[in-house]
Amino acid sequence: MVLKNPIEKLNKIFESRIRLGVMSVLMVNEEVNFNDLKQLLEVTDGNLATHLNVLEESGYIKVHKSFIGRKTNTAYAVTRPGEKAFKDHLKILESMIRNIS
Amino acid sequence: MVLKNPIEKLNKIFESRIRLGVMSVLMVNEEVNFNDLKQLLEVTDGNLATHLNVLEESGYIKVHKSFIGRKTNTAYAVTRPGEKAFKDHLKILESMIRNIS
DNA sequence: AAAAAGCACTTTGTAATACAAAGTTAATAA
DNA sequence: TTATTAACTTTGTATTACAAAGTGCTTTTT
Repeated sequence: MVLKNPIEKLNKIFESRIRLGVMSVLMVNEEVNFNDLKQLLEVTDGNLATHLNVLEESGYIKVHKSFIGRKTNTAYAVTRPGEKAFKDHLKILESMIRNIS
Repeated sequence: MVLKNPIEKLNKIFESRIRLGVMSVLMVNEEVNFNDLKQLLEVTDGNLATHLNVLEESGYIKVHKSFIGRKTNTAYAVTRPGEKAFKDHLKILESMIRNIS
């Protein structure tokens, strides 16, 4: 058997269901704010915050704080490296899928 | 925003990189033995054993112990429910990918 | 025949991760 | 003024991942 390790290239950051969800939402929406993400993914705010932190610290998303009127709004968006990393990850998954079906 | 939660249907069992790897290997090979899996996925034997246990206990793979000569051989294969569960999981991933690209 | 090595684990221990819940601060609505 | 919302941080617990060592049996090497 001389197959290659099929998992070595999968990005550990995207192993988490929640972070995968965040990325997939942010890939199709320019900007999404904290609360919308929270309701969309059905997670507690503390939990979401920590996952967002992981994504931010790895440079895959960026935060954009602004005011809507005098109220603060926190919106998240993917960065260029985040887009690349996520697409790369999906490519690996895709090739696994293609192998199988 | 009335999008659906994109992650609720993802199978928790397949969140692990290693279990994902095991499944993807077993989907394209009738049977793979312990040692081949271990070398293919580059994991320690203890770690592999526990992940295989999780997959077996959830009914997604089955074990086939036999003798090659007088030496024991432990081979793993996907079960029918395992095949279905994995394909379902991949379908969700696929739809996420399709949404994005 | 004795020693070393391989297979397929189990056990043990540690470190990382996930998560909920409660607390926080500042603003806004009732 | 009280209550509520947003977006967190902190705290604590439970789960998970993983490596490493130990086990019992077999095979290979010397």
